[in-house]
Amino acid sequence: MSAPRETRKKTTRRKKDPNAPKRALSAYMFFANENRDIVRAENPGVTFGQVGRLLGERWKALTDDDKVPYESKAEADKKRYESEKELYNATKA
DNA sequence: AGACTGATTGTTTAG
DNA sequence: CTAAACAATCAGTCT
Repeated sequence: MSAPRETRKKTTRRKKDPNAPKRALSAYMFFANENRDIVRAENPGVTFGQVGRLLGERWKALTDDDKVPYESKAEADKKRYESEKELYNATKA
């Protein structure tokens, strides 16, 4: 319990940080970037409900080795965030 | 020192 | 434009 992950409702969460160092993306975001055109290409007509869900299933359908390229991207993006964060703590003060 | 949460990230599609 | 499924995240906060 203490985690009703019903997919956080209400997107566009407000920012609590002064300059809001927009965190980093997640492996899924990179994976989705590649699948969005792939999945949708193989499933012409599939709506958000279908592709969106199918995407997640396939996402894990891959193995850590397959999501490696996405993970690498994720960590790369993390570094990106690192920069903002750096400026964040520097600017905030 | 360790544990927790919340906030956020991006995609898809539809009215 | 926004919302919700889908997944990861991980940074800052708190006692």
